[in-house]
Amino acid sequence: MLSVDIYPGLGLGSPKIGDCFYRERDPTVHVPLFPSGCDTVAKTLSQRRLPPPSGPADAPPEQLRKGQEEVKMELENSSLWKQFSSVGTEMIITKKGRRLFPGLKLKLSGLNPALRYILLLDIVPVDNSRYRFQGGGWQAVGGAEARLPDRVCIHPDSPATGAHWQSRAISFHYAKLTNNTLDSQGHIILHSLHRYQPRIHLVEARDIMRWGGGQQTFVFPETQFITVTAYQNNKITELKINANPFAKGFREDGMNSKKQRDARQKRKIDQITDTLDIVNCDPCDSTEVLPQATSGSSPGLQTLDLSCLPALPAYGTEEPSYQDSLLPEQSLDLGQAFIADVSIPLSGGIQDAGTEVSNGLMENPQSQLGAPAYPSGFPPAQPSQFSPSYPGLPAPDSSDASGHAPPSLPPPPLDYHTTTLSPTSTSTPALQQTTFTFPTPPHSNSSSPLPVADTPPAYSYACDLENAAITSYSAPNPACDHMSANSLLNQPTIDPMTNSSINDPTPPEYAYPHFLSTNPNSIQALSNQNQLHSPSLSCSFPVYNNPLQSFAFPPPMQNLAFPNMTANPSHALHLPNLNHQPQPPFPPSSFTHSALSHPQFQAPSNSQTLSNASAPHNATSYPPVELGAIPQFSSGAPYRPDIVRHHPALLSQLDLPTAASNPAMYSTFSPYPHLPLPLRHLYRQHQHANTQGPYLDMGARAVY
DNA sequence: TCCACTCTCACATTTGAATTGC
DNA sequence: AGCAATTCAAATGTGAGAGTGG
Repeated sequence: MLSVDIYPGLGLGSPKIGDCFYRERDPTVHVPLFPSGCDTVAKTLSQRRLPPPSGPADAPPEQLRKGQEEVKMELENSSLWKQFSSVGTEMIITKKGRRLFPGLKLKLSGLNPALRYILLLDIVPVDNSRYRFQGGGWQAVGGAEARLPDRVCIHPDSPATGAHWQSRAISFHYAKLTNNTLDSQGHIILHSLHRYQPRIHLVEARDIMRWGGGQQTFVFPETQFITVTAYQNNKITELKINANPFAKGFREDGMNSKKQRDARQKRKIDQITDTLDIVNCDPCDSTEVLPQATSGSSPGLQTLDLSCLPALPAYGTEEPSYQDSLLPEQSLDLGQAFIADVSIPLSGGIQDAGTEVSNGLMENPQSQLGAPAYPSGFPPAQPSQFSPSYPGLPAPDSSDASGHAPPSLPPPPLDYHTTTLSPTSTSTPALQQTTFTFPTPPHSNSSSPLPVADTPPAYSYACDLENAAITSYSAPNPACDHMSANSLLNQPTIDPMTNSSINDPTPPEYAYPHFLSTNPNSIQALSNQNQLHSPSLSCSFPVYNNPLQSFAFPPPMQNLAFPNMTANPSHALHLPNLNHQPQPPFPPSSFTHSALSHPQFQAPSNSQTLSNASAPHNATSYPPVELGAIPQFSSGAPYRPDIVRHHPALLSQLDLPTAASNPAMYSTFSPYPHLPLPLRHLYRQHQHANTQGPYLDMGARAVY
């Protein structure tokens, strides 16, 4: 939300619908792709505070093409990723957070060395399915869990100059994945057994100060993975052990290899047996320490007294003494500043991945690196409400309006030829609630003083968003309000670079081992794309009645401050992505702004409906979400102070009467007293873990 | 109650940065 | 100041056991 204002170009969302801006060849020029209606916020901002965007209002595709050709991003360890992907990459997620392995190592080129850029990572669901490892392969077995608010991980070097980014490999190795929905560490929260796609976003840093900045999103399809809490596929385990230095001990020659472990265990058992033997002779006294001759048949031994024995450890367990030596877990330093939570409405938060990839695939032959096609260990991405045009997705079959796809879809291709960039210029303020995260980089050698040297010691961005936002919401472009998703779906996706269709139904030959398309939800999701009704494609923005929002930026990382986020109950929060509405594929390059759907801003409404009330609901597994459906938004739901701290826009929602909730969303949160705002702040100071059960388990730095 | 599936936690090991001592 | 040794935190996969739902 705020970030939409701060990061006007941070669409992170669909380049299809959401591309409101794109990069011009001249990086100093920011040209709104869809200048009028959808970007009323931008326009207002520009008028009020920010420099007006320069350049033509309706730049021809030629310019877009040129602009997009500038920046390139390569996945440096693409081959490793492909190895994993060919088996079916699994990523461990833990409560405390687990790093991505392989990590995302990127190489950027084509940046303006003098300009500053922000690099972000987010991870979005590929489809709407939950998976299970059965029969040696991954099967879609049901519908996905309710999508969690996105968290965006900002590279700690950000903002840094183009020269900085280009001078070294960029790594997001510090980014961690967690399944802890209450995570306070700023890790990226994912559901287990779901399939995800990392994305990298490049934003011009100075665009924080002005609307219309360029943003490009890069997706590498080989980095898709399925989250697990324990590895399912032995091949993946082997690959990880062999590739990850930290797992070196588990290699064949390692001290933690199976052989060694078995040997250790055997030794332990032997030791226990020996101990027992000794104890059988002298249970209480060490004959070594206290050698004494005792009466009895066994010299130096006393009568067996089992009560003197420590509890016999179970097979394979450690001695109690070892347990005692364990240190208590470190408490979390909640005061860390590395989490900068910005509630970002990201529309079409994930819908763009496929098109981007497709774009890159189809239009960038030189990016194919000559790599042969190889099979992915994944089942094909199920048609997703999130990513209807994700690579590998079968093109929406308009003929199948019944909502039932064949149970065994031929595995769509996932062409890893597109190992490189698929730059897309996106600026759509997406409506997926997103959190920005500044993870603590562990001595990142990329966190050099370089960005510091040519950047101020601290970045502070401020803009007057109050009236701007209101104005922009109150004056949507009617022409932008609604658009038939179906019409979009029925349009061939046009490669903006070539004006050729990138929805070429002829997929490269690809083998998808072990895939059984059995997920009715996926099928449903597929069918949803073909619904005749036309869900509104939202471009709405939340509004805060805050006169000033400051944004303190790293280096290396700072908190984002959101003072004076006074509630303005009159502005409903629109989070269409929480509806998981399918979004149409990337529109043709000739797609005009006027065709964009842009829901009207809903003035004060009791319904607090997150979705565009006027938008027809598609028959997905994600019904429209009302504020009350999400505990964070619900007055009856737990008050999460940090939500407020970091997502001040929610304040207003918290104080509003709660609409009927949708238990499907975040149903795990327990109720929380509805406190008046001031009390909430007080409560935030003193709330204590364990007082609210698992909800406050993490000591309270909720970051949604 | 049983069972299958999933998750959590403690564990042993490795790595690498930070600290200490010379 | 520079180097080597040590310390310590963080990372890894493993496997037992707990939790959950049918």
